[in-house]
Amino acid sequence: MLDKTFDPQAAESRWYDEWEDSGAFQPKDDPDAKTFCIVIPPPNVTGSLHIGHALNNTLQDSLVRYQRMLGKRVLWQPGTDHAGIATQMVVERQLAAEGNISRRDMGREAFIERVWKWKGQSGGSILRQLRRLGASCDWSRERFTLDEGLSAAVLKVFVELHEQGLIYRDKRLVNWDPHFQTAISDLEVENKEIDGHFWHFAYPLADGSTYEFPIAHDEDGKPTEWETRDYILVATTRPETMLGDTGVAVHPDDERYKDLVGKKVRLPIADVEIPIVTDEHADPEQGAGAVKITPAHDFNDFMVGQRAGLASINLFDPEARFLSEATAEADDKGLARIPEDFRGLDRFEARKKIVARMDELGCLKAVEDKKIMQPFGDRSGVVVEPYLTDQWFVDAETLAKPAIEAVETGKTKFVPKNWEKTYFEWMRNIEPWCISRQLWWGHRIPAWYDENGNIFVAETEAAAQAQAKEKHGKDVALTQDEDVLDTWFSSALWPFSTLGWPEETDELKAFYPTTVLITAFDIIFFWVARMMMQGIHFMDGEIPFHDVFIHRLVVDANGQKMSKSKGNVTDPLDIVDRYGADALRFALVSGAAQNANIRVSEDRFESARNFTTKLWNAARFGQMNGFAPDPDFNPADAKQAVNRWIIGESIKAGREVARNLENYRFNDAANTAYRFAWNVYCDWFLELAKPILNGEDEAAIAETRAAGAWALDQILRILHPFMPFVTEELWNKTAGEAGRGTLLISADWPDFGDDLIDEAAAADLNWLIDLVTEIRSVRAGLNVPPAATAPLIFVGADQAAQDRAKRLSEPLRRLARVTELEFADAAPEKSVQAVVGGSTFALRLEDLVDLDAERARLAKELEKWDAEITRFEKKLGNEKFVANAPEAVVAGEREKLAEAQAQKDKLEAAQARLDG
RNA sequence: GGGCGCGUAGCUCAGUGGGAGAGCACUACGUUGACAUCGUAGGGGUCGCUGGUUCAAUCCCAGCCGCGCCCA
Repeated sequence: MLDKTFDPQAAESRWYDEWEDSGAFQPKDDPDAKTFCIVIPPPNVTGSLHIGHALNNTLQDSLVRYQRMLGKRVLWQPGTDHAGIATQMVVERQLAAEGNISRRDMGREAFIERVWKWKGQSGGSILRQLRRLGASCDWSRERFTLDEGLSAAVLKVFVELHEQGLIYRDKRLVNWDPHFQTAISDLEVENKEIDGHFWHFAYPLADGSTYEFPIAHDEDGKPTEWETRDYILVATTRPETMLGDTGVAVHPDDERYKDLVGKKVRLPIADVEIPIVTDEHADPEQGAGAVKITPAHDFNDFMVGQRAGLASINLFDPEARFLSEATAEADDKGLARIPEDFRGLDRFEARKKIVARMDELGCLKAVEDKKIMQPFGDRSGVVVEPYLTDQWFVDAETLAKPAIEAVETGKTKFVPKNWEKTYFEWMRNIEPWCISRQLWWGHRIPAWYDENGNIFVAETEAAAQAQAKEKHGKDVALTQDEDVLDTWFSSALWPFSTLGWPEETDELKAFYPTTVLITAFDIIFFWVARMMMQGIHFMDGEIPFHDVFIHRLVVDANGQKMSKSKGNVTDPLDIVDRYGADALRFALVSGAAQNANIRVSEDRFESARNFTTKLWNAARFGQMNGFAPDPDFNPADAKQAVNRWIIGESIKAGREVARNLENYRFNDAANTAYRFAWNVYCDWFLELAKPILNGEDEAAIAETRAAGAWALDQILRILHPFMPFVTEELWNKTAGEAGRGTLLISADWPDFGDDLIDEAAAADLNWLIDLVTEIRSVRAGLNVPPAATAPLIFVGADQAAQDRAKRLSEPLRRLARVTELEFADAAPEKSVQAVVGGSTFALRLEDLVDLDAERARLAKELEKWDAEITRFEKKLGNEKFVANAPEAVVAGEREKLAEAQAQKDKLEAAQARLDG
């Protein structure tokens, strides 16, 4: 006998191990079976499971389990990425905490060894946590982006792209993280609005000349007042960069400065002359319309500088301090502009001193408060600095073209489709991708330099040496590039590198292109776009996945994004501990509507947990009543209407769940299964089965036991993708003597023909359900004591109705608390009447009836139907409607009107009868 | 500023060119019952606002208002 409630704790680890030991997580060994493949979005090796992972992986697991039950050869490929910055950060912090030497003192090799040691001990704990969710990944194939095979793939890709001219080295402005002292990509920069200032500086004209500048305007915008100026006013949010200015730009159409273009201003403090140029970038509306140009420290200015031929002068060292000495990287021009007492100052300190000095010089004209967008490193949290350095770049624009086309032509589909726009928007405006990082943890760039700075790119040092020898005619000393690649560079290869590429493995042939990628929208740029580019490029134009399903975020009960600082984080493992993994999964999946964030709250987890209990108790009831799977039971041979009905309903529910899953409508799939299990099987079937089970018809009892068990089996199957543990537990505990022969995880998805759907039985049962519901409603409306019973009289029922009533008399009597069924031409005295489907029935409740309450009830009913009738009549009275609407619609309305009319007539008759 | 999305019951969300739905919450009643982690019944909505298209609009179109996210 089943316990009173399900104990998730005990069941979860037991079944997870059984599943894994059974080999169910691995693709089945059947080369003829259709394949289904998902690669996991690899979590950071440093990561720990948060609710977003829980959602993402539950969705994947639900699909994977469903597809497995369909009999496909299913691979869910798991693994982690090495998370360059994050991992290095973790280990450096550890070193610091232990009071150990820094990584630089330690040296590259020793440091990397240390990181590997950390990875071995505590890396990838997130994958262990995924198991607690029930994730049925093929762990035997677990991969890590720094694995040998994946690293070989990275080298090959780098070298080939370089040969094709799609990877190149260039000196460009990059986003520089002064904390980690590395370049980062645009996507790793978080722009935040902060309170800043707008400083207005006067740069004096170099030749000492003056001009008239308008300071007041009339309604038409014509100047009415002027002042004489011997300077040009520029405004900046970053005063410390002024020493690097190499020009001042005004808009080409700006009349105010027309005569100044081509002249020079004297840059205060630095005391150098810089030209006044024109550029569209200058906004006449902003400040006084002139803008200082610092090509080495601002992305817009860099482009202006290129257009106007202005020099780029770097002021900072890698820690974002003013230069204090000449370096190989920064030329001396920057240093020369920095006064002695400013050298070596941190950028924020430098800002204060520059402003103060400008004030002393009389060049600070105004300071405004201003909201400004400031870039922060998403890992370090420090202000990111645009910085001019030599880096490696991918020509993303070229690689993006076929990746855009693949989505345009529908080879790869986004679900929901709207995300295509986001993808296109980014891909069509893509910038060169900076892939080098000044870190140690990662794939070291396979480029070597000779002492003249010639570059040799090759998969191995030996090959690079050979290239060098060919060039120089002799062996020369080479040094390898110190930098590593962006982690996303290797993640971009994930869909094929994990399958063994560049080897031509069986897995690659079988599973590439993968079926679907499931991820959150914030990762479309980072990862989806890059996988598309690399996959198509290296897999002979073949896309990495057919579908991309984008799910929304998990947010708290108030719709707020979860964050540690807000303290509104839900820990998925805490939920698993308290409610069970199935409840967590079900709450997430059933809330995963497309285009809506998934709100989670204690209520939802509770309600999902209650559902597992309900399911459990339904099975328990079955067990107590002798339900057991019967190998000889043929659903087609069922005789009882109730059984024929529940068999048909099971099949319909299974099909609907499947259809929803195929369309990534996870919430609809889960809720369909929920409603079938609870509101159909438990609420009606089991209730309807009770009179049969308590009766004396042995054949009917045996059939109902078998059919009830059969339908429960279908419920377990269709719920398994969402709630694997409780369904597996029940599958095994309800196995009966015959046993199951297979775990539920490996069982078949329900697949039955239409011949098992008996519409006549469905009509019977729907009639019964309507009737019972109406009787209950009438009784409740009249405050009839629940325990009271009464005879039910069918008024003026035809033969078919009488037959049906007799056929279903047992369940009707039990569910509606009816003592006996009678047939009559008119409702008897002291009875309550109601109309269902155009037929009148009466309950002879004798003195239990409050006649006034009954009058009120009937009047209210009538009112409702009158309103309906008015609406239909109005519609049908509209000639244009009758003329223009499709015939079927008009006929439908006529039918509805007739039904409503019949209902009303019967109710009026009932009313008349009541008043005698 | 550009893009995307949302606005339907107290809350969270489905939904469809032709009779407004679910879950939760709420109210009343209920322990013969597998289940009180439950059952039965009930109340509750001018489908954001304003126009347009249409015989017919919550749904399609335009504008507006409000909210959220992404990008600049």
